[in-house]
Amino acid sequence: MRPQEQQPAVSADQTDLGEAASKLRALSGQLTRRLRAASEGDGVTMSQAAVLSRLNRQGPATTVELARAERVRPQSMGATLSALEEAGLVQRSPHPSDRRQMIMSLTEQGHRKIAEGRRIKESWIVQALRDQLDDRERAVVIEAIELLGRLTEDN
Amino acid sequence: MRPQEQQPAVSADQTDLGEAASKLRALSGQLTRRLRAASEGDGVTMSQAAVLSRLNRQGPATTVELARAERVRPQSMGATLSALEEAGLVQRSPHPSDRRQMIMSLTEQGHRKIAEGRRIKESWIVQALRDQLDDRERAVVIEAIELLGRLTEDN
DNA sequence: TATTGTTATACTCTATAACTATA
DNA sequence: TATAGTTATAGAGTATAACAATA
Repeated sequence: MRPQEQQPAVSADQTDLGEAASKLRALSGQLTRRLRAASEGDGVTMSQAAVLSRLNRQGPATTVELARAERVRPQSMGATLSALEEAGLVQRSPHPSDRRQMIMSLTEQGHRKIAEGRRIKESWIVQALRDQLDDRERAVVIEAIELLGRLTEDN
Repeated sequence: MRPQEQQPAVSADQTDLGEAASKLRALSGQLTRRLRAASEGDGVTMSQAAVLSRLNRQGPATTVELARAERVRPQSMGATLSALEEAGLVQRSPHPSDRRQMIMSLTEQGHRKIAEGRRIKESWIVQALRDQLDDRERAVVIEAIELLGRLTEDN
């Protein structure tokens, strides 16, 4: 916890951007490991959770659509979906007009898993955000998550 | 690009924190894939780059020290270090007083790889930060990277 | 021909378990 | 006994290549 610092954080010239990118890469690896460790034991991996969450947000979708949205190859998404199907969390139904395609959707159990995950997961980061940041810092982090999310969605 | 919004971003109550954590997890996966894709072809993986960067910042260190710092098991760090050694980017020297330990340090080639990486890598994220965010948003993201870095280092 | 999806194969990252050498 | 490191093995995530079915 720190005293409130109301000055503008940093001047964002080119050097800072390279520096920021470098730190972001390191941060990305650290976060991945910490979050994975925090959410292990709930039976779904992070990739699987991302797909469940997306199906929940956006409704049923095909393998190729999900692969594009998550920016992985259809083969990789196929593997993730197979695991989810085997776990009974998603189901595939035939596409009404195109027999090549399969529509993936959440099962009842999949919906329950998402609700459960909302409650249990990410406890490490929630506590860290609450206990180690002051109000202003928390607002900065929350907004940055939105902004970075926008950058990874666009292109 | 957006008009400047000077209002405080969000009030950070418990619900927001869970929401933020959930988004952060999704973001983490997306960033990992994007950054890996952006830096592939330079011959070092993200884990290897993290170790090179740390050795460059903090100087020579043992396997166990590096494992603790990066929050991986010594076995995992050992594998990363073996790959880096085989690539000629780090070297191991005996610890002066404890013959169990090995001191890892950057080779000349390792230093060059880091300098090269600074120039080439992360171009996607640098461009995105520069082109898709305004000054205030950039400052928010840069500060949040620092804050989140602090959270993953502590604990 | 192009698209959707699958199967086969391989590499990276990480983990656990069991071991050796040294302290 | 405890610590530093290695070897063996396994699972998740991802990729490329080759293929079948369908459009």
